[in-house]
Order: sequence, then C-alpha cells, then structure tokens
Amino acid sequence: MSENQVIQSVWTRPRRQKREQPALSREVIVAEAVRLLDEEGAAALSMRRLGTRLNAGATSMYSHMASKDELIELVVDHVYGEMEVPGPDAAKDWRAAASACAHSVRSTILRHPWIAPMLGEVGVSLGPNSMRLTEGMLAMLEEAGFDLEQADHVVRILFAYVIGMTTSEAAWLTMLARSGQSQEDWTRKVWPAVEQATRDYPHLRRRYTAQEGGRSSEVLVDNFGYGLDWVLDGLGSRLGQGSRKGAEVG
Amino acid sequence: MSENQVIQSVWTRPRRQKREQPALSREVIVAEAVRLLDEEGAAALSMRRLGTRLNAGATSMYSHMASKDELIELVVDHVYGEMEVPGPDAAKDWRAAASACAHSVRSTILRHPWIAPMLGEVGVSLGPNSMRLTEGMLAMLEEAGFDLEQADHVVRILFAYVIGMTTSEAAWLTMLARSGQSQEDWTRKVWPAVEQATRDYPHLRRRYTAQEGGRSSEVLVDNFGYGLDWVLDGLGSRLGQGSRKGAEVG
DNA sequence: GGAGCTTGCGAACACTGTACGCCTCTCGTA
DNA sequence: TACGAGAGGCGTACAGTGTTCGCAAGCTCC
Repeated sequence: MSENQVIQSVWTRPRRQKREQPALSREVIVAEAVRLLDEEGAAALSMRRLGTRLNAGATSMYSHMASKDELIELVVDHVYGEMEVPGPDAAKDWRAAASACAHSVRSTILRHPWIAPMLGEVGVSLGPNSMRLTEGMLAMLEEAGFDLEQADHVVRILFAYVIGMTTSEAAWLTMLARSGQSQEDWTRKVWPAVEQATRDYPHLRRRYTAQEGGRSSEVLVDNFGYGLDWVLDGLGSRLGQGSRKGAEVG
Repeated sequence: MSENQVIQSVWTRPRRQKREQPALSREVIVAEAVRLLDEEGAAALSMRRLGTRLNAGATSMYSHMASKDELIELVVDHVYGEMEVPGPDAAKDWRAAASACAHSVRSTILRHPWIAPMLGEVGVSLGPNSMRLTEGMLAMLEEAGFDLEQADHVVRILFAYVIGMTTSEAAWLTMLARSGQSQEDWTRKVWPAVEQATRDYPHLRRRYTAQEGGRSSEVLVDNFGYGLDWVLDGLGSRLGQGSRKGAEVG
C-alpha cells in the first residue's frame, strides 16, 4: 500500500484486540451517529468517520444494519424517541396535550436541525418511536371524542403544520451553523443583497425591513404558537360534529 | 495515461469542437438537471451524469455556478417558477386565490417529488421565483385587508401546512418509484410487516386496516383539501380582528 | 496583431458507500 | 474436551463522487 508502512513480522505485530467491550450494537452506533450529527452536521456523517469515532473499522457497522439509508432510518426513529407522547389521561384536556406534543416535536427538531431534510426523505416509517408517537396522539384524540377518521386527519394536519413550520426554522439554524457566524453578523452581511434582491418586491421588502436584525427566538416561538392555536381552533370546531367530513363547515 | 490509449499526432487528433451552439448556460443546465431528476430521481443527479447529458465535460458547469449546492438552489427556484402566483385581482376572493395557490404548490411538488427534501435543505432563498410567489401572496392578502404582520403569518402558516402535508405524500411517491412496483403490489408485500409492527398499537392498526389497499389519489386530495379548508377557516376568522383593519371585509 | 477574459475540459485528489473474503472469538453439541 | 458453525469485525478494493487546477480555444477590445 503506502510506502511509509512499517514492516512488521508476526512477532512485532500487535495481537488482535481482545473482545472485551460489549462490542458494537445498533444502539451505540445510532447514539454515536446522533452525537456526530449534532456536533458536525449532516454532511459530516460518513461510515468511515462514524467507525473511527466508535474505535471500529469503516465497515463494521454493516453487521448491524444493511446500509447507510437504514442507519438514517434508525437515527430518525431515535430522535422520534425524544418527542413527548401524550400520556394516558391527556384526553381530559386534549387541546393542552396536543399543544404540548406539538411544542415537543418542534423543540426536538430544533435540537437536531439536521433531521428536517431527513424527515422528508424517510417519510412514514414503521420505527417503534414514530409509531408510539402517532399511536399516542390517535388514542388521546379518540378518547377525547373524535372518531378514527377525524383523529387521523387531525394528526396528519397537525404534524404537517409542525414539521413544515419547524423545517424552515431548522434550515435557518443549519445555515447559520454552517456559516459559523452570529445571527447579527450574518444579517448585516447579507442585508445589501436582500435589499437589492427585493427591489421589485415591495411587500417582501417591507416584511424584511420590519424584521431587520433577524427574528429573536421569542418571536419565533410566538409565530409558531400563533399558527398552532389557529390549527387547534380548527380542530376544536370539528370536535363533536360527527364524521361527515368538514365539507359543510364554513 | 492508461495503456490502451491510442497515440495521436496533431494531424490525426480531431480538432476541438467549434463553438457553434449557444454553448452552455445556466438555463439549459438547470433545465436538464430538472429533467434528469424527474426521470431518475435525486440520487442519480451527479455532475458527471449531468455533464454527459449536456454533451459536456464533468466540470463544465462550474463556469456557470460555484458548486452542486448552488445548482440545487437554482433547480429549486426553477421549480418554484412552476407554481401559480395569485393574479392582480385575486384579492376579490382571497379564499379562492389562496386555495388555488396552495393546490398549485402541492401539484408542483407532486410533479417533482424529489424536491421535497431539498426544500428542507435550502430553506428561505432569494431566488426570483420563490420571491415572486411570496410577494404575490403577500400583496394579495394585504389588498384583501390583512395588515403586513398578519399576512406574513398567514403565508408562513399556509406554506408550512402545504409543504408539510405534500412532503409526506411525495415521500410515499418517491419510495414507490424507487421500488418500481405498483401501489397494490407494494401494499400487499409490506402488509404482513405492518400487521406485525402494529401489534402493540391498536389505534394505528385500525387506521392502517381502514386504509388497506392504499389511499387513492382522490382520497389524498380530499385529505389535503380538508386540512386546507381548516387552515383557511382560521385565516378567515382572523381577518378583521387582531390589528384593527379590514373589519368589514370578507 | 496581440492582451485579456471567458468558457470548456481532461487529469488528479481526497473522499464516499459498500461487496468480498479472511480472521477471530463464542457457543452449542457431541 | 473437541469441534463445527456462526457471527462480529475489519483490510482491501472498486466504482463513483464533488471539486481544484492548469491548459487550450475562442471572443472582444485596444
């Protein structure tokens, strides 16, 4: 191979490492992958780097999963596991429970912003944690009085809103992290470009100038909660009026 | 370099191709990239393959854009260009206009399902088509009586819903395309796994069995429209209250 | 005619996911 | 206690990736 390899005989070559540790397992691999993603972002996740961090070879993970895509599915479900599932008596105040769940999904995604694009790639999965979450919501809503079809709609719509909204927040965080600058620095630097780009778009320009200096995290959570209330209002107005869709509601 | 290279002299070597065509340009590169993505999916997009399809070298695109990431930004904005922007007199019936725009966004994404994860990676961009779309919506809503802040919220919430909802539809389409099977085949094949996986999740199981055989496209569009109505209801009920203005509109 | 700029491209580099085969260790059974 | 089977781990290799670099060709303007 490379010319600077040290020549070793059978006697000098170190013996293969004894199998003292619990070795590798899905759990430790996935946990380390999440840590790597948190620290260095999605682009930095390669099988080789992951192997190195695990004191393992580049292909040692393939005994525990079939491919990198599978690893990503496992990682996604691992993160699903951090989201708060409505408890058994949550149906007493379904609005609060749904809101808490939505906020939990949001903050989990923001804690791991790299996951946003992965959610779009993986789609619906059969992972245990993702199922636990959906199951918990469905159970809670049915107990609160929705029928199955309604509850199904509610869950879809709520998650679509939460994930859609949070994805754009996460994209912003990711790009800030990649640029390595503070929000203020970045805004100041890009501002001329924005000013020029919005020349022909007066409404957009007013929107951006109104938010000059970026949006604080309080504003962002207010934004999120505003839309969430709105979605939950829609949810509430459907409760109790049977399962014949919302067609005649106005 | 390689040993089977044919030795050529100045005389036998073909002359460099004359520059007869309009050569390469951002537009043709991006258009070809979209075509490639439509035909073969996101994983098949590589600079080399794209170059080949353009009868160009592997690195010939780098005169027109700085990186593959930039190409993707351009591609995303190109697709934004296919979405329907509310016209000048759309404010007369803002509900219909917003609904039409939402449906247009949805069907554009479903026409190019590979774009869903990219939307999560790119985030808010300064591309002209994405700006035209947002500007059109903001203008329409302001003319309909919302103030700037309200309109901003509305646009965010509506797009979050539409993109979130459509992303999961797109993920389903993408995976079907990858597997190369019909929806029925796929459902039949995966059904046992679903049955086993949902063993401990009775609500989920009931949901899946209720949809056995998959969900037809009519059901999907109904689903989408149902949530859309709901979001637009919330929109309507806010119109007029909040930051005073437009109380008598609607 | 020639300088300078832009476009195109072949080669090379560092890196990717993963198939394959070999080695080692563990464990169940004889 | 011996042995065979299986599983986990890993070095190597292969095909492919994005991108840099330097060179060649053509265009434009002095």
